[in-house]
Amino acid sequence: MATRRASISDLAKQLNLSVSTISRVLNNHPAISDATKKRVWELAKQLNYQPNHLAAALRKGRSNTLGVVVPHIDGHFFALVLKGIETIANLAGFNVMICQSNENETHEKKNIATLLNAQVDGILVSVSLTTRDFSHFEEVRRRNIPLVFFDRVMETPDASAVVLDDYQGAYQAVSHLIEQGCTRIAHLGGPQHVNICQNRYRGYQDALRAHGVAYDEALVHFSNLSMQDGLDGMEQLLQQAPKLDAVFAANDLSLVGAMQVLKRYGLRVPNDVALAGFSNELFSSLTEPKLTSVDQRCEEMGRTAVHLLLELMTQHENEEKAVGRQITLQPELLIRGSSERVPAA
Amino acid sequence: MATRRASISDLAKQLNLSVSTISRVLNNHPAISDATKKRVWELAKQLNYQPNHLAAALRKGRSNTLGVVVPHIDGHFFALVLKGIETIANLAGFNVMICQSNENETHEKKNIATLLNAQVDGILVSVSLTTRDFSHFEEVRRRNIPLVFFDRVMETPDASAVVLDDYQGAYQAVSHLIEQGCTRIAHLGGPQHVNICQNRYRGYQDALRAHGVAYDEALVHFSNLSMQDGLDGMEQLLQQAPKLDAVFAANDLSLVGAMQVLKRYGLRVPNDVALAGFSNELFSSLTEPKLTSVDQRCEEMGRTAVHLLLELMTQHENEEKAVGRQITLQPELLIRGSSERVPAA
DNA sequence: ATGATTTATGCAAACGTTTGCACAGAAAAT
DNA sequence: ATTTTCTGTGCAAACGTTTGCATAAATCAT
Repeated sequence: MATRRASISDLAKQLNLSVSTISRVLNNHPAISDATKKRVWELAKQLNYQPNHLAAALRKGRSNTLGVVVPHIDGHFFALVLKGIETIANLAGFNVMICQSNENETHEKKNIATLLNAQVDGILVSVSLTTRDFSHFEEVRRRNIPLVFFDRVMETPDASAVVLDDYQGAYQAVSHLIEQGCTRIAHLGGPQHVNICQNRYRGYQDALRAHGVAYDEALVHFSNLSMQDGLDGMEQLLQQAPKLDAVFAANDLSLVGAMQVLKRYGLRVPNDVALAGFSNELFSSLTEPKLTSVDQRCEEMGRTAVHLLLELMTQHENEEKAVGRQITLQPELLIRGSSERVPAA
Repeated sequence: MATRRASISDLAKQLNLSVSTISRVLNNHPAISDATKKRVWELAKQLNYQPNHLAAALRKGRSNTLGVVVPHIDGHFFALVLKGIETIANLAGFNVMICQSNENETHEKKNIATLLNAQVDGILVSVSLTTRDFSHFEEVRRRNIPLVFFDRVMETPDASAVVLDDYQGAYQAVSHLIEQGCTRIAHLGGPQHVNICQNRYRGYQDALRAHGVAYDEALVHFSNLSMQDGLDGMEQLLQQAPKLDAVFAANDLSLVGAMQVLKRYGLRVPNDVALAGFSNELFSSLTEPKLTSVDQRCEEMGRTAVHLLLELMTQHENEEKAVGRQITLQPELLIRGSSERVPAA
């Protein structure tokens, strides 16, 4: 019953050929006569031959597998990035192995070790928030395994990475609010030691400045951007600056909280207060009204990251010295009900 | 520079031992003297020896990898299941390879082929909605690779699977609505050729009957459960049965749509119309009020599926004939604002 | 002291490929 | 007719492990 799978040497025996010839046929090696090619393929089909990837991998020193480390697999953003990664990787004939760090440095180190052990041919990483020591990535470099960071990157000039232009996203969102006639625009910002949050804050400031709108400290509130933070933050902003006419939040989740507070105060969205957020979550188009938000091009980020990785891998094959390359994706502002004011008739 | 990784035979040479001895040390084989054990481990550490999984896999015929096929990787449900799968698999020393079928039969067949090629030791599958032909799973069985279905299963007595008790979930939700004093309970149902939707519908019916509440066809509306479907369905239900006092939806997404319609009609949730949904999406607790919903135990489903798979795998090792085993998870009703009526003071 | 058992190690084959090199025969060039 | 160049194929080593069997040394029982 437990009949072993057909191997290359089974084919060889049955056809009175050498294993090397069979191997060459299966790999489309040029120097093989059409006659034998046909014979081999036919028998292969007949015996339902399936190549043993492991053996090939061992011999060639490449596993045809890509490794990915993400902080977590759930949540809209990473799920979509992973989808992009998977799609392109498979298209290029690679399998994908996914690990979660759970935002934990130790876990992340383990993940990297796992992937190295599995002999992946390349690695994609989005760094955990708690990671302070980056020695595990050094080990990857030492082993000469191509690596690409995405979204959450290790800041080194020689590392390759693909990130989103958070600054531009914020700039556009705030500019849009100004174009809607808003002048007292509040900001729900994230922790400023986090790169992306800082960039969004800067984008906010510069957009104001560029349009000659005064910056007012009373209009800014920083937090960790949970929904509760949005609720609390909005309350506080309304105390500090009752006349605000718009809110730009560094994420959509906190904005949902903020919107609930506004409704409770009887303020109408978007006509009294216009709203724009960041990250275009799934729920962002389920609220009433739908939230204007900066889309992070998640899937494209995944696709781009794989493309870059594949590029590094071929460079690496050709022994070219791979210099770090950074790609910055331009976000897309999705204008929806929460900010679109119908011009007064 | 490109210094090859230390192999088992490097260790052997440097210590004047045979490769077999080294191998045995590294695998904690009992019959090795403590002295040599120590010597080997020390050098291993010093040379930063990393075992070559591929070689071991080839020799042992097992890859230490589990394969998963899901309809898609984004979306709350599968993301959480995957998290559960990953967690337990890693704990048990297995890597996980994830494939998406994109709800496409052809793609699913390719996924299975990929996983078989990668020589995974076991497979977890949630079947695509469009799959009609199940021959690819036959191939898995023929190859003697343990397989466990989860959530979306192939209906065969000898297949192992872990599913949610949708019937019970619906029954509980509707019973809860009745306990809140509702008697005209509408149902937004899904396509009845889909197993789970049918079970939810049955649970709805039986809960009514069990509590002596009359079933009324005018209170039932079937669709594909998109948000738009929820909007349209609710409109229609309000026409057909203006006096309804509750809605049980087969998913949360459609319920969000329904709630928006209710608000538009000036009906108050939960006091005029109480709401309960299914699947406990991320956004379900972001609405105003929060949605009562049946939680699907996503992570636990993933964990259970892996446990079952591992069980099958050891049985398989011991040549025991593995008979299909089905596990049914009990859902959990999460009662929130959309259905909890404050008792009239 | 002899044989029986245990303990620790080595030998060598096997897993299923890939690939540099060699080589026979045929075709082409001299 | 001899040499050169192709064309198609085979040989055998290599990738890094694991593992059944053999064996030498040490321990034990008699």
